[in-house]
Amino acid sequence: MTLNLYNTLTRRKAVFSPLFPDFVGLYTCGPTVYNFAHIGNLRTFIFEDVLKRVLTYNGFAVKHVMNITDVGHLTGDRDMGEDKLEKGARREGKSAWEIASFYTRAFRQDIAHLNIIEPSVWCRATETIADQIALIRILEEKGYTYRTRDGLYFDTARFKDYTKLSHQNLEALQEGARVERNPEKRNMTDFALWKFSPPGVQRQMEWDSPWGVGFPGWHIECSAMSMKYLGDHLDIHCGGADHVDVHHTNEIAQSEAATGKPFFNFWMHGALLNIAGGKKMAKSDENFLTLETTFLKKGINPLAYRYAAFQTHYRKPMEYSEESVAAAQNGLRHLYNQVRSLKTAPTAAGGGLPADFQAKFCEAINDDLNMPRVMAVVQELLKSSLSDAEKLAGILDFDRVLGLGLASLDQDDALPEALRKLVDQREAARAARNWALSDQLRDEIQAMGYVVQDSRDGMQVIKP
RNA sequence: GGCGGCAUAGCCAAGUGGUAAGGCAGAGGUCUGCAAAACCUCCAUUCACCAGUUCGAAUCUGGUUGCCGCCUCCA
Repeated sequence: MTLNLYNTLTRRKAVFSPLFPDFVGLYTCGPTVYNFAHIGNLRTFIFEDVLKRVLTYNGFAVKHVMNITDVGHLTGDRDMGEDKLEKGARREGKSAWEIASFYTRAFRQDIAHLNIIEPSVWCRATETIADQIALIRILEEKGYTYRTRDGLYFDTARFKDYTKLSHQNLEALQEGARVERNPEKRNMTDFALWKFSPPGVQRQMEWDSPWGVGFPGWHIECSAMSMKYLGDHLDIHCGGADHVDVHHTNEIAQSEAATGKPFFNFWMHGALLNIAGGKKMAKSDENFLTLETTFLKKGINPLAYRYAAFQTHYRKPMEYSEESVAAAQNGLRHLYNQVRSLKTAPTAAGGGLPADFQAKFCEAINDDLNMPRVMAVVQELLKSSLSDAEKLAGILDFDRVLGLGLASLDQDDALPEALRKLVDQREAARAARNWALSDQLRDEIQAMGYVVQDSRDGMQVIKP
């Protein structure tokens, strides 16, 4: 079975084969930690998690590197404006370093809530400054750089395939249509490799360099870190679709200029999340919804968001609304109930994997991670005439990719002591056909946040 | 202005030449002391619109309309 993935470089699906047999080097652009991640950001991380799980399911060993951008992103014009970390620090009255560490922790909690597997390597931009400087020196020696009053820039005119990822028509781009121009740049697409600290300003985050005190441009970190941990020529690089035209285009330019080798073979991009009304969610637009405000605070299982993300293919914009959350929440609860009853079925043990459904499942995941189709296969499996044992074996196997926590779905064995007592009392009341008492106990149990489900095989108490 | 993408039932959405997956919501039913859960059945003669190609089109071509993204930071 071959794995087909869509490659932004070629704009088509192609059979994926790694540079080394059975091993995949995966680099995914991580968060900029000056604020919480919003659920649009998290959609991309869910997509990347699915990719990693699918690679693993296909038998590849995956080395996954994710960066934490804790310096260097500017608020204004490309390479002009204010550093977001420093701005966030002023907003919250903390140091830039405190801001970075606080939001890094918050991000790791978010991905844990979404059952996203942590990368093999986390790396911080601020911990790899020396590597970034070394890479810039190579570019300087090879003559790709020039100096302006505010920094050291990469001359994109000297890199021949600059638009190979974005496929843009450079003549037609309109610099200054929306923002102020930087008159010292030779080409409008040129970007900063190193920015000088503004004269007379002591930044919280600044380093010495061969060109002067300052901080790295925001593209160089990904090149330096991916090469440091994965080598010069790598397999898959992922990120959000909004990175195609600028960030990833510049990464390719500077990396390939430095090494003379192709950078990554596959570039994959997750489409953005739109909030109802069709607008994208943007961190800089203060309109963002976080996992905390949208799910956790309302008592909604955050995995409902993971489930929701599976309803839309990763390359299509996803519509987000209260209604779609409710749909996902109901869908997930339904799935959990089905899996619970499979687990408690007397015939649940010892089932083999249903080969035909597994084949359909593989076909769907290996067709460019077609999760909507995977979810249809799941439903077909549950509705099929297979035995409970086979259904359970199948769905638990699929959950290696789904990551919806189906294996750890337990019934009432972990109930608090007080609850256990109520449940036993209610069982006794029902046996005595004392319906009034039984119903009253059911209300008390529900008040504790649990749901009682009577069935022929006995009562089940679950936490919804 | 340039480049790119999208338009499928009340909502979300798969499907890229062979006659519309799946989920949510909704309707009816089975089971049950009741409820919940589960299960069964039903729910687009039709894929934004108009032409064209084809034996055959949601799927290909041309045009129209609408929406979105990138060209500022952004997942």
